[in-house]
Amino acid sequence: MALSRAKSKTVSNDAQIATASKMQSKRITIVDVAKAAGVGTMTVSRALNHPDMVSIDLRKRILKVVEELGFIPNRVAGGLASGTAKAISVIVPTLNHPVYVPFLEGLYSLLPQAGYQILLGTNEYQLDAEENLIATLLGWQPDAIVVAGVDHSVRTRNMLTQARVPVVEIMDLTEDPIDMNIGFSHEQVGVATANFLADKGYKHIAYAGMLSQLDLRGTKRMKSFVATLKRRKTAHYIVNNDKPSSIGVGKALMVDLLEKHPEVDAVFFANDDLAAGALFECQRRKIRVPKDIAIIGFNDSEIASQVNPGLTTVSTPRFEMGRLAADMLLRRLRGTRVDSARIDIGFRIVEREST
Amino acid sequence: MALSRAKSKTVSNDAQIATASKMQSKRITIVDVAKAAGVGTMTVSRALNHPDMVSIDLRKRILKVVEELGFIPNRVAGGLASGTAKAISVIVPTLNHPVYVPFLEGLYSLLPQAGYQILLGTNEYQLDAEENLIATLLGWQPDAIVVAGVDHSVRTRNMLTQARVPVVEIMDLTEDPIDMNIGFSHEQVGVATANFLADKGYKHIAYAGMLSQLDLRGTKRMKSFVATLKRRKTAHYIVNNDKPSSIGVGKALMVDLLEKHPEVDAVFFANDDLAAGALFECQRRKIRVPKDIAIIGFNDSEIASQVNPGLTTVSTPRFEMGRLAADMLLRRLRGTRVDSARIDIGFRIVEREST
DNA sequence: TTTGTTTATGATAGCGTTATCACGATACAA
DNA sequence: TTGTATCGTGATAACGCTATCATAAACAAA
Repeated sequence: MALSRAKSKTVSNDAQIATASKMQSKRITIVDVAKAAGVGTMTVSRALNHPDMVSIDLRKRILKVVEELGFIPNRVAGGLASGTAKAISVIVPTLNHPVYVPFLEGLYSLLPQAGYQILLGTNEYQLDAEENLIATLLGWQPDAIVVAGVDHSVRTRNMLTQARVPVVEIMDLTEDPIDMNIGFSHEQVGVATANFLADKGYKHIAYAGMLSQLDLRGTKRMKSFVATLKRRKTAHYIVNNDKPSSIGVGKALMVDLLEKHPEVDAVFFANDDLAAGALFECQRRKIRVPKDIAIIGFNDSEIASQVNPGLTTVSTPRFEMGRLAADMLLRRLRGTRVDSARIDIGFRIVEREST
Repeated sequence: MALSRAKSKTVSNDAQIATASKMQSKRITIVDVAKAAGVGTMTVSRALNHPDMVSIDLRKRILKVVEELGFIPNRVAGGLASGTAKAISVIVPTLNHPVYVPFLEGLYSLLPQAGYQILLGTNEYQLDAEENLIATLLGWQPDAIVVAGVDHSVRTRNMLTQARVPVVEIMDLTEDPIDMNIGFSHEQVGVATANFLADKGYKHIAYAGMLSQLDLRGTKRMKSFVATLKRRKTAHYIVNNDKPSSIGVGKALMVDLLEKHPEVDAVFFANDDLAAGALFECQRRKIRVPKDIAIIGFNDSEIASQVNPGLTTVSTPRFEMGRLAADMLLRRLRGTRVDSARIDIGFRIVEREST
């Protein structure tokens, strides 16, 4: 660094157009392009970013030089100068859970082609880690922020508010969004699934999943699920396992449940992987699903539709959530006023053979 | 933008320390912190980035002010000034395939805590899209680049070489890496699986997956798989489906295979999702696995170990690949010479009940 | 004591872009 | 014809930070 600076000072004063290609150590900048094309840097910048502001023939000449020199604009410098880095920060709990991937795909389906780089961070379910993460991500001066969940620490909320950029909270719904909010009500899911199972005549109904901070939204579902069953005076149970969700943990939950509450006749799992693991365990034990035990999952992941019997589950539009979030942001960033700041994207119980 | 600049020119000449907190519209910069702490900007910068270069009490005072003002350093400006943005560009084919997620987790397990932001891009299997993607990603002046696969267009390869930053190619092995290379030989996988099945006595062996550009590495496995069977004079078949890999596609492949080649007695699938889908289809049709048909998958995803019967598969250390890539890069970026530029991380056939 | 050596801090000059303003050239209206 | 608007282009000054060098202070050695 020191070297290159000193060098550029003493060696290349001006009229060093030809030299640029020889001394490969120096990065090609907009100045090199401008010199080679015999124009000012602003014209190059315009040719690249606002093509219609430059006359056609000049534009062509510049683009040719850009191509020849292999010039790649430095976005970091551009970001500093323009005050917009063309980046969007995204925070999800983890990549280790299949739920967030379709959501990210939704974002990736629109944002990059609109010129925005996604800066992805995972908080691994630690709300305190989220603060540092957000600080880091804000340091990149993003044009917008997308964050999974609506429950944040006070500091996090403050940072997000003071960042003065559009914020979208997704995956959950709140009365009091920071800015924009796209999701569905996990409380309503709990009510709906409880009623669904109770209406079918099941009498001993369990919730199985991870509780506590590790699955804030699952816990919300569990609470309203249990509350609804209580109201309907139906026997209810809870089994919990705080390991990262997986098919294997689903199996463990089922083993646990059968041991503690052999009378159970229906289970609502926190997600489809858990439900599938439980189903596989039932198959191993020759427990018939749904005759002996009914199983309902959550998310409508692919696995739910493919196992035998197919898993009844709650369909949640994750890809669409991502896409919608991206779409809202892009409109907002283009200056269009976005009408609805809070969108309930809903959910749907998909009934298959497991209930 | 125009506004804020004009304002800062006319309104705040100097000695405006108190004003900063009042006019909330202005972002807090290192200058504000320096003024408030009564030091120079360099000292603030040092207190934040090289704490041991600043005396203890001064450091404390500065950090207190930073905290009070809620100052978040602008990484874009810092990146421009220092020439290192503290970012690492990563290119994977897609997020839609479970293989790449553990690899990303491996990267995320080391890079962010070392202060590097991951810039993730997906090329959706289009090698021509990769060129633009790389150009975009290089524009961020990353400190390193990680790219899945070893087969690139000439232009891509040139850009990668000329970027003059460490490059790691992963997921595959090549004799001629751009820089560093971590992976395993897909050709060897094909040979090993073919021998494995033939040694077990299967006589009619198929490969099922997507071919062509869409699964370059799968195609490599297929080729050596078929070549090995040919050498051993074993009957072999290929079925192909170029839709994005999923459990459902596995089912379709199985349907297709049974129709075209009912005599088949063993199948090597391009990945475990496909294999699981095929297994489910067999269950539906009451075809016994492995008695009627043996199935072997690829990747050792969780689903392989959890279905009944458990799927024989090829274990590939994806998380480790990511972690190792991150580790190599970090060492290289710290200036340590990295000895081996090409690491064969190997694979392992995991035998379960499906063969 | 004087001199040399470290250590802590600050002033300054960029880093590579882009927003802004100014300017000359052309087109159009009066 | 003269004046006014429009268009295309370039000079310049930021953007917010950090590398570098200079300087002051503290310390060690002579």
